[in-house]
Amino acid sequence: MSTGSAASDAEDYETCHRGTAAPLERSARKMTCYNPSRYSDEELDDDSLEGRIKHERRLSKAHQKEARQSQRNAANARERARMRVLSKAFSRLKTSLPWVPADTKLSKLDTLRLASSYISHLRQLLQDDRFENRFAHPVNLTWPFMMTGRSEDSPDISSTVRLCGATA
DNA sequence: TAGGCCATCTGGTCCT
DNA sequence: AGGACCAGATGGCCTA
Repeated sequence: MSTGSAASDAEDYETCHRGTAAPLERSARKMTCYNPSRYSDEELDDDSLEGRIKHERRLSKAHQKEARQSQRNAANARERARMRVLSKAFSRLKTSLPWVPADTKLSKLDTLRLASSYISHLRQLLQDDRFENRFAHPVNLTWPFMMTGRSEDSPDISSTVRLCGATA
């Protein structure tokens, strides 16, 4: 279930669960379904209404169950999409790490650790640079994730680059 | 075969 | 109410 497309996974899941649950539901219906031919006329007068009510209650419960299940399936699909975005972000983070060959297998945890150490390294470089030439660094990093570029080419403060927030 | 990693499902919680 | 986010559980795949 872990491989293959998300859509086919969802289909696999649905067919799998229908396959196991359906026989049980069928047998349950067989046990409890309202059957008027089993009752005498007298009993029918009293029970047919009650039976019909019970039957409709069962139907509406079944519909509720179906609705819940379809909501759950939709939530699962959203969750899969969300996790795909997360994985893509990890992949992008990995490719932005220098001295890590593109074909290197890196776990998410390793990616985070390397990225963290790389950031520390860059911060150290910035600090050293600041001490050396006493000029403000042209790159100004601000929270949240905004980079304001100040260079000869684009002195305009409006040239703001958003570093994140775009879906993958 | 055990352990690590990953994708997915699921129920709970928070937010809009 | 519905969606986003989160953490735990589960099962599959891969490697030492």
